[in-house]
Amino acid sequence: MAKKIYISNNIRRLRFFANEMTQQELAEKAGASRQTIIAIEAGKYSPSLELAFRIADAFGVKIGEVFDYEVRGES
Amino acid sequence: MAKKIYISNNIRRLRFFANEMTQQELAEKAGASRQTIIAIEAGKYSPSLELAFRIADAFGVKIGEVFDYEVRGES
DNA sequence: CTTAAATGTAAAATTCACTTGACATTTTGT
DNA sequence: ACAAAATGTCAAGTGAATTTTACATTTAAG
Repeated sequence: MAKKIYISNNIRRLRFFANEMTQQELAEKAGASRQTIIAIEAGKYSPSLELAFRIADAFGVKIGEVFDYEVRGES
Repeated sequence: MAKKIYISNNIRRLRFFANEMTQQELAEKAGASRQTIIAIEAGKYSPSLELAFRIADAFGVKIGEVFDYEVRGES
């Protein structure tokens, strides 16, 4: 049984607490395009592990503080 | 300046401590193919964030206990 | 030694993260 | 109201992660 996972993120919140860091700024700090940040923040898709680490690094927090996951459906 | 990241993992160790869990078993628990596990464990590429979470979940640990990252080169 | 299980490697195909570019909408400041 | 900045959306293209299949090598057990 596939054990599907749902990933959510706190990017909006973290940007807010980081002195309202702009998506553009975050994109530059994390080394990604602005569109990528928008899509991830909006939950359209989840990033690669590498980009996830770079985003966490941009905020100076651990990866678990940026992304949460939830397991639904079980064996 | 690009801020490159290097990702490493503890999958071998975790499999060992998890009663020598087989790559096949881990693949099934994490919902991935055996080859994917082999490639990730060997560091050939890093997984998606989703698979990273599923692997951590298979071991019952946090994602940071499976994958480490290191920042090299800086501004 | 022989067999089976576990691990590794390689190639082709598919999916999806990510980029670039361009334009639309919303928000903020003056 | 106007301009500028921030945010959002769409589409096409590239590249990397993942799968499938198939075979080779190593390890463990009888």
